[in-house]
Amino acid sequence: MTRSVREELTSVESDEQRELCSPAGRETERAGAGTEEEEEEEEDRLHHPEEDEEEDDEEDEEDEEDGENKPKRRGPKKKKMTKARLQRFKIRRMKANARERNRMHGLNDALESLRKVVPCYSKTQKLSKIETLRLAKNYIWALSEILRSGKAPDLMSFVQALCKGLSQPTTNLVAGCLQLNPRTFLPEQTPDMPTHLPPASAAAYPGHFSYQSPGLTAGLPSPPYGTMDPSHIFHQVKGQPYGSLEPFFDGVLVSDGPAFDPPLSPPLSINGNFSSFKHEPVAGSDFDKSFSFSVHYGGGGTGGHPPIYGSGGPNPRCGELQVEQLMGFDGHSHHERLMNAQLNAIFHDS
DNA sequence: TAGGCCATCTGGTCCT
DNA sequence: AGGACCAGATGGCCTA
Repeated sequence: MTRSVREELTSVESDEQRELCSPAGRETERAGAGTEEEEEEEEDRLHHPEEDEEEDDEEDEEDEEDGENKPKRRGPKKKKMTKARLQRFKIRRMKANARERNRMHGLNDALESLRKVVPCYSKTQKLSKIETLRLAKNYIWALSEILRSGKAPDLMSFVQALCKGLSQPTTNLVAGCLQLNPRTFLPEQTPDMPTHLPPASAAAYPGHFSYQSPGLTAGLPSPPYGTMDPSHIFHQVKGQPYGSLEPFFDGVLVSDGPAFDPPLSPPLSINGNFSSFKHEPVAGSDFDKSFSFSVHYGGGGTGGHPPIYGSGGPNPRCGELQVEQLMGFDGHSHHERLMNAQLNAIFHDS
């Protein structure tokens, strides 16, 4: 767009911006404005039917004159903005703007539904777009890895997988949402703590993980997107297994390259709200440090809908997926429910 | 006040 | 030609 056109449009744009202040009234206002403009344009054409042609002729003459003195301009001729053309342009632009707005709203709606199916959904403290996408990617990968291996990962591994590449605030949020309560979680972990937690992180308990990003320590801008080393949350000792997510951490911790490009399986809508619960300890079993899936919709770990399963106690039904309870929930397909059931079966059969 | 996040506008490109 | 998609620019809002 030429500068002159932009300047001419400025006044119109500011009017448009004012109209757009109320999202609800956007479409109607826009439609109304468009109609008015079209009428105006039509009127203009009726009153000056020859205007466009005249202007074009003038322009051609100008071009010829220019051609004598200056090198010919390449590309399409720049046509003068007659009043009618300007009006048409404005209408086209406004239509395009409205379409673009709608498109972005659709995109945001989709992102919002994604927020609701990853851990840590909260209406009050929304994850940013980028964090939502990163968390979703990690979540999908972690769950698919569980399905692939058929083994329950230890909680640490799972949280690490979820938090990979997330900023510190989001990492804290995820940890909090996963209900990592040290009082119920750490006692079982105590013997392992020295190998899992660096002193700083151990001191940071209870509450949230204290994650110092490599980017921050290096004086780089926060957040440390894509550069997080999980060992900043939990110290990984060589040879220490990561449970079923071990392949994930093999890639993350050993490889120097961008190792996180796992194959993706169909997304699961289950929210992995990992409430640590007392389980009959089985020597050598992954379940020593295991957890139950509690399914929550919309409310997340920070409130809202109560989890279907209690978060603790040797409740015989704890961790058992009550599929019938899910049936009434709209927005989640039969396939997803099957996956949920599968997932829980894995956790209780392994 | 700087930086992060977001919504919107805009022009370019590709596709139908 | 018109719509979808994309990326850059811009300005507003919020928070540390």
